Amino acid sequence: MEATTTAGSEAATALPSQLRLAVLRLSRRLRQEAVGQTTPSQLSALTSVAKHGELSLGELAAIERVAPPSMTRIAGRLEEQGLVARRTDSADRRVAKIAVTDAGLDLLTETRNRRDAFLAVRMAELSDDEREAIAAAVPVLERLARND
Amino acid sequence: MEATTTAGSEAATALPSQLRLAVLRLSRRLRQEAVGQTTPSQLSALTSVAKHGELSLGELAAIERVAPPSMTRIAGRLEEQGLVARRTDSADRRVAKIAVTDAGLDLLTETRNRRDAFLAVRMAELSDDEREAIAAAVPVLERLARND
DNA sequence: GGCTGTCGTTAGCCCGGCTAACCGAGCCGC
DNA sequence: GCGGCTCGGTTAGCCGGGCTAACGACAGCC
Repeated sequence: MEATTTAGSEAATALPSQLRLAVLRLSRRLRQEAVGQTTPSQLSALTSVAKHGELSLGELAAIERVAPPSMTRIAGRLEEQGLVARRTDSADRRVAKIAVTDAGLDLLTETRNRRDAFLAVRMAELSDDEREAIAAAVPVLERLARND
Repeated sequence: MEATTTAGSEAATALPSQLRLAVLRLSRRLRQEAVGQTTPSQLSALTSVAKHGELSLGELAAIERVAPPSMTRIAGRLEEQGLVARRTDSADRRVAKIAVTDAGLDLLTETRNRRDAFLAVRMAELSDDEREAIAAAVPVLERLARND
């Protein structure tokens, strides 16, 4: 209703709504494609650890944008599956650091393929223009997801 | 890392992964912005009912891509909040139809603004190009989320 | 050595997916 | 019209994943 935004007035107001719904739906759809017992949240955390190297639980919780207890549980499940190894920091024995294991790396690469299969198939059905639209949007989506 | 995201073949293989992670993160980020007691799933269902008009629970479950029991619960919560009204179909007394109430419509428009505020603010910070990238990608995202 | 702050965990709540099993209404067919 | 199949919806129960509140262990600073 209020068109005080910059460029496209009406489009600019509707766009957030559309984007939110689209992201939510696709996220739910992706969740349904789950394979194995490693859940999306776990995989996301695992990916972050692989990307950043050894991390404390607090750092990981911050990166994943979840509360500490949530990360405690997620990390616990990852450890149960042998995907990460945890050790207590030698300097500060309060902090627990976790790192990806070889098994974790394996699962990461393997799962990346399997898990993206659904999406890859779908995206193969898209036109070049559509695929480019996605490619162009991904960095922006990531920027929107970041807190700052 | 590299910005070689044009229409290359390598980009096509990495893209699904990137998209999946981006969507997941943004989805989680959006969830954190929740206001009030109406949850994302509830809001999504409510939106669908508003869009399609009176729907049976089964139809709504199909649209929202959730199992019937999940929709039963979601619809129940919506009804508790007075956002939808349910009635048993006169022709087939097995089916339960639900429609948006005035209060539901109110909340929908009001919440749309409030809930998208976070996203709207963020998107206002984007460049025109980035905003256009999102606008172009939204329909594709929706298509990806669809089952067929 | 004791206070205070911080990291992580535990306990406990809620939402939202799911499957399995059940109920009730419709729709047969005989 | 009565058995039996089908189908929509619900109930029961499980699990993951968010959260807050409260607590224990450690660090650090007087």
